Amino acid sequence: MRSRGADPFAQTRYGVDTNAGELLEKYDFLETGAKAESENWSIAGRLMSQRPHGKTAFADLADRTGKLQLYVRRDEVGDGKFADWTVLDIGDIVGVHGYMFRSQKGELSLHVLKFDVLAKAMYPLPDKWHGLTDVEKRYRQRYVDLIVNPEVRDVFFARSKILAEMRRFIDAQGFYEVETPTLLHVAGGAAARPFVTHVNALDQMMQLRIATELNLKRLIVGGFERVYEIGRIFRNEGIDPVHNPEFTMLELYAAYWDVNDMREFNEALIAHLVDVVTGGKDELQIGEKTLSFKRPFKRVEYLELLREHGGYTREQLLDPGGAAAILKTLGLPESPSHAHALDKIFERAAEPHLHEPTFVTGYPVAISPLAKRRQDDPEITDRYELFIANAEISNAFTELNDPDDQRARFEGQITQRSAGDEEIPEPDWDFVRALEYGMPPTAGIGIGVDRLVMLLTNQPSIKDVLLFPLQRQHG
RNA sequence: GCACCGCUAGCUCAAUGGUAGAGCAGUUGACUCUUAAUCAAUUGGUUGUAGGUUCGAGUCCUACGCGGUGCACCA
Repeated sequence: MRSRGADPFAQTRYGVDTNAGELLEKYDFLETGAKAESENWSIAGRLMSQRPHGKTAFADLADRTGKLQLYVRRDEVGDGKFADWTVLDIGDIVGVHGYMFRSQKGELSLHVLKFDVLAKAMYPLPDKWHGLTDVEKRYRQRYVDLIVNPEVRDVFFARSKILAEMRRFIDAQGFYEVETPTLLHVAGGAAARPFVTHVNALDQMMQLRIATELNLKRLIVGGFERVYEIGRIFRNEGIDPVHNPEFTMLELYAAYWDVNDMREFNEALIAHLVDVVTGGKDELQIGEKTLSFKRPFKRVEYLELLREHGGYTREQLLDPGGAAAILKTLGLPESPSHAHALDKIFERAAEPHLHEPTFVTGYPVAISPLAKRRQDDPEITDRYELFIANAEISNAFTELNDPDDQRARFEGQITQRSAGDEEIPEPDWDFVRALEYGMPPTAGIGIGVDRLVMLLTNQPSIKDVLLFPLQRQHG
């Protein structure tokens, strides 16, 4: 094009007054062969295919709302402009102006009277029939994936809508959204290995957060009462279809609620999102199975679940030695801590059975260092996890607000940490001090947003709900 | 980190150890309602990288790189 004396990047704007989706809807009434010549429209998008036909040409234009067929005639745009049109490549960005009609084969199309080249594509697009299927290239060059695979784009549009709907639902109940630091001196609030970095200005090592929990509870102490953060969390661990080193978590805290209030809220939120995503249904298609989200969801006590699947008793499980013995019978490797052992046992024995949405309630204190004990059963906390399709979707509990108990549990963690469990964080003593100023009774919840989006969009891999999933650097 | 599988043209894929190919895209030409447009012609390659075996390697062997899947770890 430049060799013909034209600059394909000269245009700085294009006056678009509609889009493909709107036009298709608006002119659906046109009968085959009918024209709506009195109304002209301008739209812009990417050229997805060309079907030149001598002195006329058909083409497909794609914008964010869909695809519209274009029809260009030499006798209307002029010889020179028609020649310009025929040298356009698939992938070029064009703006077109014309009127709607329905072609003789019955497709609603735009009859182009004028057009402008807005940007040139230097690379050809992947095979129009097979598309881009190379998984690696799809992730590394997501922009190409998004151009060629509309269903991929739809997943991310859906993710955007799900996030917006979550915020709307939460905001409607008077919660404040906040942003707390990603760089922390001590990354706490969860069991995970942190990323470590260095801050030049302070000449200090810092860690990327592994949870937002402790800072959000500081805000509860500070009087926020209802607060949440939807933020990026970093855990320096494996990459697989359900794990990415950085992921998005919703954490939400409500003063004066207990775990039961939170369960109600959680159930309502999930049911609402399913309703929105499915357009009014209460079930989701997950792979080959259909999952019902009719309220109330199933509920089962943690200890009962493990007695049912495996026959393990409370005494065995709550005793570190007993839990270690169970691990052995399951053929699992020795765990560095009681907490770790319980997680492994649960994962192996119970998780495969948790297909329908199920609240598992009453987790042992040993694996719940930040949750409040039950008044009538101090070895068990008022905590639940929600499982859907064998995956943990949320984790919630009545927050521990007794600073002495919190200090004691942190001290216990120091022992576990020195015993070799690298995922146990260093205690955050300022958090204990915050509790000493008085934290109201509070319930909190964490929801893995990526996994929830996977569920709601029926995607089997976390990489398919992350626009730019982490990939190894190419050599 | 371990195991298995994959890597060939821009894309999707072929090729018993014996001259590296097809379709699409690209380029040139024909065509005034096509839609995977059609028809004719045509360009396109360090077969992931580096070694090795062999008269001869896309093919067999070794190492490495990247990806996928599974396992381990984690949510």
